[in-house]
Amino acid sequence: MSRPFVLTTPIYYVNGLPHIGHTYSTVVADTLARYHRLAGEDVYFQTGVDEHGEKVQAAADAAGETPQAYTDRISGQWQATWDALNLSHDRFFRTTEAESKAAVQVMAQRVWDAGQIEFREYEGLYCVGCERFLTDRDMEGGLCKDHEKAPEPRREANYFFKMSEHFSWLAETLEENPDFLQPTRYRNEVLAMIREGSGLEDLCISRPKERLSWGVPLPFDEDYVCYVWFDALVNYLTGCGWPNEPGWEERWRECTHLIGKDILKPHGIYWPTMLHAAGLPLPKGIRVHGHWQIEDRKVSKSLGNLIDPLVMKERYGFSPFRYFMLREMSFGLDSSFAEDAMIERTNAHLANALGNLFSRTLNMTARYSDATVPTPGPTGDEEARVRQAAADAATAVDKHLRAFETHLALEALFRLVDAANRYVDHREPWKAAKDPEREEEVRTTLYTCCQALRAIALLLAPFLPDAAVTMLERLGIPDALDTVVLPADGERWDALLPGTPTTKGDALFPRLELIEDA
RNA sequence: GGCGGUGUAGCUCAGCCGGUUAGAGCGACGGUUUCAUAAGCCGUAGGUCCCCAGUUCAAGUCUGGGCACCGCCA
Repeated sequence: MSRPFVLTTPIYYVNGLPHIGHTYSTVVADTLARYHRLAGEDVYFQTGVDEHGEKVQAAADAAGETPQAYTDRISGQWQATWDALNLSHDRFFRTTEAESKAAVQVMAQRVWDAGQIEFREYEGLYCVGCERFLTDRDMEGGLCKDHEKAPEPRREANYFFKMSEHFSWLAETLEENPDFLQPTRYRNEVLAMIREGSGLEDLCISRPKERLSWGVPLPFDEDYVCYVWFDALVNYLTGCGWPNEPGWEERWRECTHLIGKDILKPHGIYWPTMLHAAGLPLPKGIRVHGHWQIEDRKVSKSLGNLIDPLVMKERYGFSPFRYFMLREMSFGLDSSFAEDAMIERTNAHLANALGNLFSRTLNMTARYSDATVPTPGPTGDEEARVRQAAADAATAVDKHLRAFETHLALEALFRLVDAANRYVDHREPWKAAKDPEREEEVRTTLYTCCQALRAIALLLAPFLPDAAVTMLERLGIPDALDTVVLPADGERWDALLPGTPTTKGDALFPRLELIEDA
């Protein structure tokens, strides 16, 4: 049994459709999952949707649908989007599935049995229009921001998870396991939140059914449903097979959660303390990425500046968008998305550097070697340098991807592309080809270029799977990905055999021009 | 208001424990080549390392203060 690699994306809330933020999370996870598969690991990659709660119920009411019909429709669109983008998740998790609801109830029961849930009555300011209690943030001048009416004091009783009892344990755990929550900045942020208390208390985990029926009933009180995170977070555990499937714990201990910084608190605090209260082990770790700004403004629906991945795909193909996201964002930090920047960068890297290398190599192979991988003659220092560049790229891609640093991995990979371009220029096979006495030298040069392209295609496969497959097909080894083991095979020079037929084909990455909004 | 982060070439960013003339990619500019997607390759461009003060033989790199932006909390 090979080593398990388990990766989850956030469980996206279905009150809207995927935009660049969701797409980024899922694409990074997809890239990691693809890499680890190529490394021969036993990968389980899960994404999914969170379908319960007030907003879904409200949206369904507004649409004149039942919540189930509404979420079937919206969740279907999420699934269809990921399918259209060729993402390779092993499971699309829905919190309305029977398995999920059952698991949530087991979890709630466990925490209840452990004496970690308490029934409490409290008073708050309730807005009838919103059908919920308001926080300071929801009000302005004592009025509900949405309804511009004064909320009324109301008493309600709910179940609370005694989260604060676990804060010192959590702080210790984070201190002792610095790798659990990374990058460090976010670990520090969580520690700060716990340390100063800062309003973090016990967590309300229920809603009375009369007020919210769209949820999972609490097993110990049928008049209440689970609320928000206590329902949603369990998906990660359920996806690993908990509580009934044999082997769930092995998978769980290798599970990494990839999240955006907006949901740091639920994942960095709620979730570990819930698991601890339930007597369950922690997953392997949490990795936090930053946010995309759109032309330096914040992504928000009200600004109408969400980037729809399907629109990007339609305009430019998905590869440039995917490449830009993976290459531009330093993992953990915020980045800015702009269509013109995407075009500029992908033209430089994909069209000019890689696409052109591919094109010139296959063209010369067709012209000077009868469209087959040539038999090389003796090799020298220059060939050795290209081969070393491939080995270096394979090592670097492995190292950086295991740290989730897709931008550094791609940077390293493109150093190989650059090395190959320099190599061709220096060897000048188009000149050598005019001299019959240098025929062997031409064969050696083109052979080296073909091997380099094979290495590039293999290492590119996690990042741009479609392009990699096209490259391998044209290099005459369409099934290469089925047997490869990275990073070791990235530097193999004997897997693409002389005599293998190659195909020139159209531009791998056509140069792009900005398409203005209508 | 509290806590934290960020502020380095036009743009995006590297710069670990303080130490030779501050780096990379992209863009720009010049040169060169023709196998190739008007692509490639070579070279150049000189930015008060946000500001002020301090510690030190020596500070983007440490300390204090200030400014700007961002995040979390209130």
